[in-house]
Amino acid sequence: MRDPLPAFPGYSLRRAANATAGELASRLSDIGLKQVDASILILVGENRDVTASALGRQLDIQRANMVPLLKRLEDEGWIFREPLDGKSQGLALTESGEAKTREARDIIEAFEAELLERIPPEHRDHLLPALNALWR
Amino acid sequence: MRDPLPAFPGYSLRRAANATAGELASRLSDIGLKQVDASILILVGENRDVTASALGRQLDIQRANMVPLLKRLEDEGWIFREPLDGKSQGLALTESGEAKTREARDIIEAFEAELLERIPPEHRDHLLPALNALWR
DNA sequence: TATGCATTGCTATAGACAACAACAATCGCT
DNA sequence: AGCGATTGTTGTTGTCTATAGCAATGCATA
Repeated sequence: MRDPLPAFPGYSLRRAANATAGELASRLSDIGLKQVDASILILVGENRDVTASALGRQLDIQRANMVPLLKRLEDEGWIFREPLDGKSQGLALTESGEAKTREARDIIEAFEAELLERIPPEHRDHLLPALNALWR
Repeated sequence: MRDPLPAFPGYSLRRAANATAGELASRLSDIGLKQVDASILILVGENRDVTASALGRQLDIQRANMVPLLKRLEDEGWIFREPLDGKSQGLALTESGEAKTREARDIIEAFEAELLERIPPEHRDHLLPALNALWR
């Protein structure tokens, strides 16, 4: 079939993102995580007492939609909340959450390394800066 | 906030794809199209009498989910179906569909050009080959 | 030519996700 | 003390995708 679409960077971007996201999702599901879960765990691990709102801003997830996500991570015993004042609550990893986060990091880092290996060496180092120019 | 995530190509890939897809979606909505619609119109335009199944395979959309998509394009008067045999039906653009497709192409091509311009020149030409190495 | 398997188009359903509006409580600034 | 902004939350909606199933047809081959 004639298909001019892959010549469009925007289209290839979407397809590549879908394909790789699918792969990563499959690997993370082995340890019971979705990609969002892993992102949240990593951010909470690096930023003790971050608030749900701040997390949402960083990840471009609306406040309202953070609720079920955090509830699940809390129910699993990976994060807990501690009141910062009468209104805000800080998030932090439990011990089991820290272990889970390390697992997730291992999976992700292995995956990222594989991704880069698929790219011909002459293009490899340009991907990240090019991508970051598109959204940051 | 400390955020190690943008250092992961896979994460940046997803974020860049979301950001750019959102922008393109907004522009395409000006002419009443979603991105899938535009993809389908372009493919049908390049491949007269392509079947719904073949389209789905090319775009990674399941047969069942093509139905409402194509129904809408047909209801809008942009595509029509002609029986190829007793079972398969070929898709083709109407005249108004061809006009709509040209509009979509103009928007997409302008958008893609802008995307590339955002990327520092030394990285620009590496994006497409790097992306295509990830999913094709 | 007849049989069996694959394919096509479609219906119906369920789950995941994101957007949106609204609300009470609280914070922080003036 | 008052007021606008922020936080966490509920509830709802629409969109998208996966899945299973079905009747009809095509295709290959025995």
